[in-house]
Amino acid sequence: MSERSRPVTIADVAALAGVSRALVSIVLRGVPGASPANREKVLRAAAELDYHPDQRARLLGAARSRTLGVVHDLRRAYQGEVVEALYASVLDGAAGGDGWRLVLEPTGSRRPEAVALQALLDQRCEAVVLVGPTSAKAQLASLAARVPVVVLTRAVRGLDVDVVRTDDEAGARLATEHLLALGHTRIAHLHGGRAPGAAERRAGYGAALRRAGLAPELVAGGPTESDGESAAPRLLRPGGPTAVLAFNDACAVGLLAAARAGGAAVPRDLSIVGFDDSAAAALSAVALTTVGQDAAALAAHAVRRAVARAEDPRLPASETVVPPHLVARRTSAAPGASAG
Amino acid sequence: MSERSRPVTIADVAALAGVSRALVSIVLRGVPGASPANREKVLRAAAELDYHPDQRARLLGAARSRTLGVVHDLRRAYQGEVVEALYASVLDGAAGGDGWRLVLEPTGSRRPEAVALQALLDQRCEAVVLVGPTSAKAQLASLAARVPVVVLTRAVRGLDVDVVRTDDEAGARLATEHLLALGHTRIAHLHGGRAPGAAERRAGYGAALRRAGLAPELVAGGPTESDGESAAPRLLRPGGPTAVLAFNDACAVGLLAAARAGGAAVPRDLSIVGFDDSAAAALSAVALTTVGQDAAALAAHAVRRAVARAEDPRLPASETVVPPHLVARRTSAAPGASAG
DNA sequence: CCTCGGCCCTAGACCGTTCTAGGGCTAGAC
DNA sequence: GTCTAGCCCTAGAACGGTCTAGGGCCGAGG
Repeated sequence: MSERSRPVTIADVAALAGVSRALVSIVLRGVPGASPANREKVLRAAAELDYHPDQRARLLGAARSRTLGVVHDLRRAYQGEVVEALYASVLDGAAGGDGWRLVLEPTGSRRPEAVALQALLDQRCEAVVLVGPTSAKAQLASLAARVPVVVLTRAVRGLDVDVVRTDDEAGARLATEHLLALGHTRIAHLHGGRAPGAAERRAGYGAALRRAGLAPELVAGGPTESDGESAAPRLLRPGGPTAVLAFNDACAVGLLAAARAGGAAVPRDLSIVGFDDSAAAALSAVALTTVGQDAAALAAHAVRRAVARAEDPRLPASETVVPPHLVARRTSAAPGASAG
Repeated sequence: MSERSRPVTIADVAALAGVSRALVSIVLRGVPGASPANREKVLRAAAELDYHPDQRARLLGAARSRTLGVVHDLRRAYQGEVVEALYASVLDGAAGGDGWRLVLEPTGSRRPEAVALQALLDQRCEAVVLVGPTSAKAQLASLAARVPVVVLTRAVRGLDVDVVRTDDEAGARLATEHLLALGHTRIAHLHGGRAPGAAERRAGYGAALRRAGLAPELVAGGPTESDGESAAPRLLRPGGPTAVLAFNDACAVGLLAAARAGGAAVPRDLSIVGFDDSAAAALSAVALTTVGQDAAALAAHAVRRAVARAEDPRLPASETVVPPHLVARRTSAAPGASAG
């Protein structure tokens, strides 16, 4: 490979354009203070040299970094979707995120959240967005004392931290009403125990059933596929429910697999509704009716809050709740019917 | 929220420890040149102030950044796994990546690869790792002229670019031999057309069948679920194949859904094998037999090559091929048998 | 006793930007 | 004709680190 040449600096551009470095900076940042003639000369010189400012120096010199730190878990595909939506929010500036950079610090099996958070602080982010954080409250609190924090898709109470999350209660109500509308009268909820959001989903399910004058049937499940699988015998009994709202998609998929393995037809013998609209739910071999979170809205609100509190740190923390929507696929139908 | 205080700088630590800034730098970087007594004093002062060096300044001042840029697609869950493995490689230093940082620049629907690449260059990375890049050859070539490039999970020929990829041919051979060992004699390949890796997989399939003295049956498929679904009628005909090797998991899942919808039992009437061992394949409701890529090995080789070529740019580019492995689940069995 | 080499340590340059303070010029107001 | 306001532009400091060059000190060798 040929010797790679020294990167072009602002001084090179200034020399070629015959102006000072400061003026180049003014022109390239697009701020007022340069004559049209010089603006033209600088832009031409920058283009000719293929100049791209060194981000390290730019951020060091600037008073503000306009950088949003993002922490997400590489193992959770849905968080990838949310992060993608964060980029979209910053790019189109709809949430006031115009001109802001995003810096990703992922977590994973070998990289705990604390490491990612410190890495963000070391980059002097002006605010951080945590997607589904798992840190203890005390850690979040100490982070919040240093930088504005927005927590996404997790309810956190009693901390000086912004929260943007899906309305789990409304989602569970929506799903339950969908099953009621299909004509089900025996609807069970395979609930998530103490998992985040589980209490809200139980409440939404209960409220919908109460309003319909029906008795709730709660069955202990959990957030994983095997939770769904192991609950199958308790649901697939004669005279059992004709429809189940599972805590989440993974749990629903586990139940679905166990039902099929046990010879039950879905949705004819049992309608199953999940929660999250994960990638798994959309697979043609699964086609799970589920409750979808609005990743774009979540991301837009997160960016809006993060930017707002970076601009004005005295702003109080707030909680934003985003309504979810039902995604009807092929695991729900009228009782006894074979198609949804 | 209370006023956030000015971040601690190296000068604060130096003042508290009663030494120069340079000595603090020496101690905290762990290089020789400080007496044990001063070392102790500096460490104590840094701990007391909770000092963490500003990465922007550190990278700007240092001669080398020891930073590896990573580009990946947020929408592809498997790439997340690979990136996680990259972090593991850098953390345990097994691949010579000790002391190297990783910087993520994701791509997505609103963020094309070119943007991510430029962002990495702007941070003056010493080398970049591209996970499944989609850029045109010319773009990769111009990138490779500026910085050492390692391409992961894609075959790229004729460029000064390192390639680390799974041995697709061996994987397809492995899968085909698995079906042969189960007793199948009519094995079709739902191939991927011109998709990356498709040619190699066809070759491996063909080689295994030839060695067994059987005739190959190639059916046109593709990389998506709907490719698999639409191919179903051509495969589920009377006297058709008893087993199918699909181009990838998505294609296999599509075929699986269509087969079930058409009343065929998998694996009794048709064994299906995928490729990639994606998250979808592992779902209990899918349980797809498939060919798994070794993300840890891919990542380790990528880091090793990236670091090596960053250290010595004259090193020629090379291609590393990592052997895959078969993951037997429940979509493959002997012809006519109902369990794998 | 003087010199030399090695170890510690520091002053100050440097990295590539942004930003502040101020200078020169022109035009309009008085 | 001066004063002033405003626009352009630049020199140089600043950001917070790293790195280079060199100074002080101490012990060993001549």
